[in-house]
Amino acid sequence: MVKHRANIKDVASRAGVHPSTVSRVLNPATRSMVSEDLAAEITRIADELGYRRNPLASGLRTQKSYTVAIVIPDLTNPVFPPIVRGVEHTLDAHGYNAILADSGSKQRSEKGIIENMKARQIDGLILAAARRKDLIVNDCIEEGIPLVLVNRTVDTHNVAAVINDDELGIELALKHLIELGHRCIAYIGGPQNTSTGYTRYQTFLKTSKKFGLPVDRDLITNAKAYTEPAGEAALEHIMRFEKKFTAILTANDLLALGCYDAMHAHGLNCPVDISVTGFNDMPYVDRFNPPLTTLHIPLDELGVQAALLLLERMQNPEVPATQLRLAPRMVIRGSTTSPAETPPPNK
Amino acid sequence: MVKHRANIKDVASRAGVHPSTVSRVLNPATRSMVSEDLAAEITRIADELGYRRNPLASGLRTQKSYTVAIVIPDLTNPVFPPIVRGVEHTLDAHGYNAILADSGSKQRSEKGIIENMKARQIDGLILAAARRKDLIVNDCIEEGIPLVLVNRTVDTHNVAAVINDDELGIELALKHLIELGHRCIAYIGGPQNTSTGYTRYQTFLKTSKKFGLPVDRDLITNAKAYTEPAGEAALEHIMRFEKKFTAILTANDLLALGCYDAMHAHGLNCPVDISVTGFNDMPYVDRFNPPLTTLHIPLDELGVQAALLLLERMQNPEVPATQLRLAPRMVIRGSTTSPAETPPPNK
DNA sequence: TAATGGTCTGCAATCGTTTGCAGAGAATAC
DNA sequence: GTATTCTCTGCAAACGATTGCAGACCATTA
Repeated sequence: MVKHRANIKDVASRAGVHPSTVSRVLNPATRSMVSEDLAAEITRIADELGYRRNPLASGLRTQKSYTVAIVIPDLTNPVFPPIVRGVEHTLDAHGYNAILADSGSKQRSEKGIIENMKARQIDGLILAAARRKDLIVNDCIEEGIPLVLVNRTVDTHNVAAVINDDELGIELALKHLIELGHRCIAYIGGPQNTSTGYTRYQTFLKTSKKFGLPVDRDLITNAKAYTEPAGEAALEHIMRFEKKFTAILTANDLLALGCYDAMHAHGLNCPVDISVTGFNDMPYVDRFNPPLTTLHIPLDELGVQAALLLLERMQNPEVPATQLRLAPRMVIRGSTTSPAETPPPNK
Repeated sequence: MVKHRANIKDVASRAGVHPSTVSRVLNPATRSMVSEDLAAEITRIADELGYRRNPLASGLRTQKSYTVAIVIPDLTNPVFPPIVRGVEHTLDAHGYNAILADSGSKQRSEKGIIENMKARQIDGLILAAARRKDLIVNDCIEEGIPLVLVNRTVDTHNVAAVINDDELGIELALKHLIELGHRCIAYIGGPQNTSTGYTRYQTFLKTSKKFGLPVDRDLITNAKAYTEPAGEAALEHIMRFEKKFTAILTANDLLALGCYDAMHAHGLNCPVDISVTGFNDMPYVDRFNPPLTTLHIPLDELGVQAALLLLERMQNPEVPATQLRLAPRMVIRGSTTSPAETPPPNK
């Protein structure tokens, strides 16, 4: 006594018409081909039977799955959940489902992901952590899979993306530190194969000059990854030069956390000995010790906009790719203060 | 010049056999029906052409989609990402994809989620935040959709679940506080319509008695939700009775965080004035101020086991549902210490 | 009245797999 | 030598939807 889920044939026979007529009625694009009252009648019957289109069958025929993939390197990085949530909600509201693909920690190559996408007739892709030259991106373009980058972008400029205004962010952070009275500011950036790592680094150099700050290469380094250990290692590296500095501008909250670790290991206090700024304002950095001064990025909104952009591109793959840039906002907390009178920060 | 993705017919004609033969070879269960060398030859050709089975077509025929849904209430709650990641990796390794359904914050009813599942031929469901009497659970059982609960379970005992050993957890926490010398211990629990909220509460009462502690109802309350504001409100509530207590045992890290807030508002120091324990050991609680003493739950492992259990149940829906219970581990950090000599904790 | 055009609906092929059934051929039994 | 069994492969019908084409019907025009 299995309750058979109503299919298009059931609806058709109940309405005394051919399945194709039902199909046309239920598809907004072809609904006008069927006469008004018959269409109404069919809709009624479909409702009555609780008919839902079978996406597998439909997808098989039309090469569409109403499914998009969202690729992230590591869900446990607190930056991503808000983005994913924004994406998922928006897609859901438009009848799409999101399948999650964790690229980073899994062995399967990017090629494997793309293969899976194609096999599953994925309609589009949201990529949350592209590198500046990313294979997935090329693959997608070659295969004609609609693609939107979020959070990071790539060097080539013909791909849609929703990103943060990194230049504004670095400028805000630097200005904040300068206003507090800092002059010797170290910089810990991110991997140079990411757009954020690259742009933030370049902007730090440029803006330092603009503000007339001394630029000491020994106080500037780029971490190998956006992780706490990498941040810790980076600060250890800088400290080895025994140069004076009173603040560190980091390109990422996790790097800032790593700085906390290194400072702790050296018996230094933040912010008394050294001020630290982060980037991203990931959840709970306000609860850290000390609460992190950082740049707030509207992560949810990033996700929402990326989803909207993707929906648009899936409708209309031909329109030129647009890049959307959202403005960050400085959030001042306990990790920054004016430099101490007695300046030697290295012990 | 569209590069046509190789399908089963291409492989068949290249091998000079019928598509059905190819299908049999490529399906482990039927592979033995085909002679050894022909099978080998076909496999070779399939590889050569880069053939991948089309899951839509396959699913249409077999009523399987190789897709499971994972339903969580809020991805930004740090407890869930590790679970989701564990699930996703495990499923992926077995050829399944995970679609994400955020149940909590979205308007769509649970009924709507189930509808979507059925329409999409979802093979199974992992539910990360069931309430003790949950509609989705009943729906799934009625519809015969394989289901595994993770993190929380339901009152009826015939449903598969992977959960934490809450009784052990509460006992460990209580023992820890007692060993530090605490005798007057407040309890802030979770919503009673969740299995964790209910079990932890009951266990706290039972274990207090067992250890010969005085049980003062004024020091015991259950928060309305597992959130910081709810935790803060709960502690405010308890403080209104102006009873003496030197420690708070909470049923959740976020509740513990809420306690930090309330204590801060009252000028109380943790752990000097009051010790606090959490539950879950969510990411980054070790960075809080003070670092939270809490119960570590292997969240990743919870996800992995849930996925494995689901895979098993999808293979074999008839086997009786098993409940897997993972042991938590006490992680002692900075939020607990021995009670002060001068005990008045309320100011 | 016949021809033309327009509107609507049905027919049947198709998407890529899977699988019950049948048949071909070889091997074994009598 | 025929009957029986066994092993292997092909045939064709599904799964549930979509869509180009054709044809039925009605209305309009010459």
